[in-house]
Amino acid sequence: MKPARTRIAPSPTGRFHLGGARTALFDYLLARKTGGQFILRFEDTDRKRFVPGSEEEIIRSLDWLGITPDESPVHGGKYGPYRQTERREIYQRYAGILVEKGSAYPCFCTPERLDQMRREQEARKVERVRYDGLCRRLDPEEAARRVAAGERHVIRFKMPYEGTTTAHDHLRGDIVTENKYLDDYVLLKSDGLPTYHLSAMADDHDMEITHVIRTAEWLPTFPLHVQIIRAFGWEEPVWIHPSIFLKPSGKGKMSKRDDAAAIKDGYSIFVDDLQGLGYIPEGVLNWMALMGWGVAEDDVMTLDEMIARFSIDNLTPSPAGINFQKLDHFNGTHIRLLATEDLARRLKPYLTGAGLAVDNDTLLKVTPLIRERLVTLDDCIPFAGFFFKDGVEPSPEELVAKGLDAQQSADIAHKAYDILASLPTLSHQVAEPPMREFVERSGLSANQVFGILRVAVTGQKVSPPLFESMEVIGREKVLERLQRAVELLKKM
RNA sequence: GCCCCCAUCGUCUAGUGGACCAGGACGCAGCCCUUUCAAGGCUACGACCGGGGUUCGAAUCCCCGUGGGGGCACCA
Repeated sequence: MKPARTRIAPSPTGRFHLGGARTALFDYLLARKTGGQFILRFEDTDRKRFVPGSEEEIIRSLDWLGITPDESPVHGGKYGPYRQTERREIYQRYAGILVEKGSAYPCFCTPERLDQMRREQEARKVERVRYDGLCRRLDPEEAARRVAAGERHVIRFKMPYEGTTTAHDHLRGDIVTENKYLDDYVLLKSDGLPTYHLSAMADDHDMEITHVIRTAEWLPTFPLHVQIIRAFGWEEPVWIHPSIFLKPSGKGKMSKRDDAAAIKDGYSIFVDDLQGLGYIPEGVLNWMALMGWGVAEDDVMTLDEMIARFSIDNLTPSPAGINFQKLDHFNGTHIRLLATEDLARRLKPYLTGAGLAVDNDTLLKVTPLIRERLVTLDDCIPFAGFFFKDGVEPSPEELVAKGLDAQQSADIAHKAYDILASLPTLSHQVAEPPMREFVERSGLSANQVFGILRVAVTGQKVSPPLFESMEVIGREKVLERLQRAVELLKKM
């Protein structure tokens, strides 16, 4: 396959969400797969909706995911500028060409007139509300004069009133639309900036984009876009329209309200939130890729594996409901795949962020103990926080073993103390055998005995394996904590 | 209302006319392992939206319903 040039063309009007990220992923995979380029271009022609900071958020999110663009406003490239407001003259020139060719025309109708026109059509219950063609019927020379005189106007595309347009989507085949259901869409606004219809087609052409991957919300104007390209006489890219993401129930588009609910549960549809929630790029990427990309088996993949296996032929056209439980699964899976040093390095900020004093030696020893218990990175706080505290405060109630009372539990703790105190070190190889013997002799269950020790030493009922944990904590502290537990139990 | 798209287990999906009494993954349930919690292993449950065609044969092709989604801006 020839090197593909793909692009993601977000508008900086809000936060960067999963849908945009998945499109970016597919773009990235196709570009890498074919040895081409992945481009980021900002479609910022809607100045009214511009949100400061959103460009930065998009770039930050792509970086974090590890799918950094080859060309963009910040990374540069030979096809720039990559921000549409900086390409204003280009669109005006292209709009002029279309007018000259007779495929577009200036329109002087005011918003008020258009509004009134629509209301009348609605009242008449016309099949399709569309521009009535008032300015389309203007004499071109008169129109040109009015434009030259500086009269406020837009440029509209001259859509044929009859016939059909056939557009081809790689996933869906030919899509045939009757032109009468289309409209004389505005290409250039009265502020001189283009609408998406003009700017995206022009830029994709100028930037030599070979494959346009965009979501299915563009399908209704797909025939328009194809017509614009044909009016210019340009070559069409390969069009790929995956479906949008649905909310977890599979019913309805993912919305801000759903996101508010998701955040409460520790999830978010915004990529920039995911790191803070403990997700790793590998997990997020793997999860996103599988929504809209059909993989028969062996669905755990790193980015490199995805590149190796990716094909636009395996993309699916049906809508996908997002499933955060599956995100958790892939996140945990990829955490377990990480090398110890790598995982430790990623864990550290969460621990220090929780106010814990982390030293690297201890962290390196702790990491293998908690690795398969982590779903998200921030899970390390409840699982391993006690390793980095001077003392623990076990609740007396939790120190009491099931089926025993406080005095019996104190007795067990005391005997355990004596055994451990007699040992030269508390490496788990040294400490575990005598404790097992003790369990045998006591007639109690390992569960009961080790349960008391666990709470005494870690301060919690759930922890990494007991003897490995004691080894990391160290003989001195372990004995100290056991003694303290005996005291607490005796006071009950 | 009109137009467009989609349709396999609850969810993500494999399946491109016979290899399918439909495979995998998540979740769920049970069992094994086990000092807690996990991880891991095994097993179970679980779907071709409905109706017509085409064909010797249809999850796969066509039509009609139904359901779901998207779009109808000087937004993208």
